[in-house]
Amino acid sequence: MRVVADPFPHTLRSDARDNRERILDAARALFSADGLDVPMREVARRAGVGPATLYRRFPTKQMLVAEAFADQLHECRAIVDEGCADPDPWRGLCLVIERICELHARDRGFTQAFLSTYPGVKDVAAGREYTVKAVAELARRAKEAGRLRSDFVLDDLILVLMANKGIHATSTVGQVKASRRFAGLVIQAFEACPRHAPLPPPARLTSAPAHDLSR
Amino acid sequence: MRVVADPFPHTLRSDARDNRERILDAARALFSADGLDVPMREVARRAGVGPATLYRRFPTKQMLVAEAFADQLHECRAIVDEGCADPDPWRGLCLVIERICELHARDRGFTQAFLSTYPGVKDVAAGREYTVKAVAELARRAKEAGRLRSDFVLDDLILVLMANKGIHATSTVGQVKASRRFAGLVIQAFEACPRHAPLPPPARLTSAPAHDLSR
DNA sequence: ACCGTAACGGACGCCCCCGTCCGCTTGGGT
DNA sequence: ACCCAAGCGGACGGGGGCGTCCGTTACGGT
Repeated sequence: MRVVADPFPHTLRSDARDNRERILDAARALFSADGLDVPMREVARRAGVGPATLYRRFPTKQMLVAEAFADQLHECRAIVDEGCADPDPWRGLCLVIERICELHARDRGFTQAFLSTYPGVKDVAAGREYTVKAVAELARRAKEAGRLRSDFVLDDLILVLMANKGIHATSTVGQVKASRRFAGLVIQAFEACPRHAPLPPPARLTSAPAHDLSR
Repeated sequence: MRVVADPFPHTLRSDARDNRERILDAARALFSADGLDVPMREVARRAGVGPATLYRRFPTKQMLVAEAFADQLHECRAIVDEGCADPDPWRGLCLVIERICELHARDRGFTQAFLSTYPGVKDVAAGREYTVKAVAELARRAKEAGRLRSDFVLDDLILVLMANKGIHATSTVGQVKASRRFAGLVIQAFEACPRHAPLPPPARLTSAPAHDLSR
């Protein structure tokens, strides 16, 4: 098995480049709708190519996943950047939570990829690192402004992401609606409020053996 | 394939009854730890019986699941009953949320069974019905007492349960800690508070007729 | 102690997924 | 127009889960 993804898509023959795109389109569609557990062959079928072609271009599922979710990863960064740019850090944080939840609600596969530390998908891992770091800073500012409860920890955000992943509806629109409601609830739980009793102790989730948080 | 579960375990021969118990023990252990996706053969292996014996006693996975989770279902009812018996409906509701979340955190398989409407597992379905109805009444009283926010909907509880299912940690203790933290957050989001902004619209998650809490 | 039968479990055939090989097709440079 | 290598996809062997059949074992009533 080749272990390095084809680094030069532009040197491919025209038909090969076409197929590569069709494969990525199929992968995006299937991963988004059904999650990452879709068989490779299903992707190939949908793309209208043979299994060998798929494996030639993307020797491992991880490579296909990484490539397929480049867009979402970019969008993810954009959301975080936008949130960080907001002069009101609390409003920025709320926006990030809402948008990220919606992003994950729309795209089942991305959630799995984002949370799973799919071994070897360094792009996704790096994207998550970036996101986490940026949000940490945002949270710090929101706390300083007195809008975010002081006993909030970053792991709570992971908690929320994982929880959001657990929400399933029959349709995408239902899913988004549910996620939106959920995000609304969570945000109000995060908001500093004198009436709030202290929370149970925070849970450590990030130090996990990094293999699979997704299932 | 036989379609009816052996209704007379007490008429079984002694060795068969033993095996039946060993199968159920194995199923409980595996389902709790790893969820319902454990292969039937794995259960058989763990129970120290052949696959045929397992299938003879439990022709379908649903039957095995239903039987294996009878305990948890009972505990579930007990929790709900205890919550309903509390003179303070809000405290009762909090207790139910906390305990149910913990129950589900300890037992992965039960969560799946409880939420999945595993086709044909009528016992579990009935248990869920009972739970939902009882909690609905509890929520109505908590709202009346002014402690539960007025825009709370029963589907929010399903939402929370599904969300709780999404939370995963590497160890059972970590899992329970995380769920506890999560339940704490959720409860504070549910509590009536003048500072709270209205939530996004509720999401319809159950196909069942909407139990009307509005009154 | 004996024997009929309930109960057992190894082995089978089926299906689906995986990753690879190899003979055929086709793009694109000359 | 020709050619050949890049590219293709059908087909293969391996592995694992599924549900069932049937020859063997051992319970328990007499």
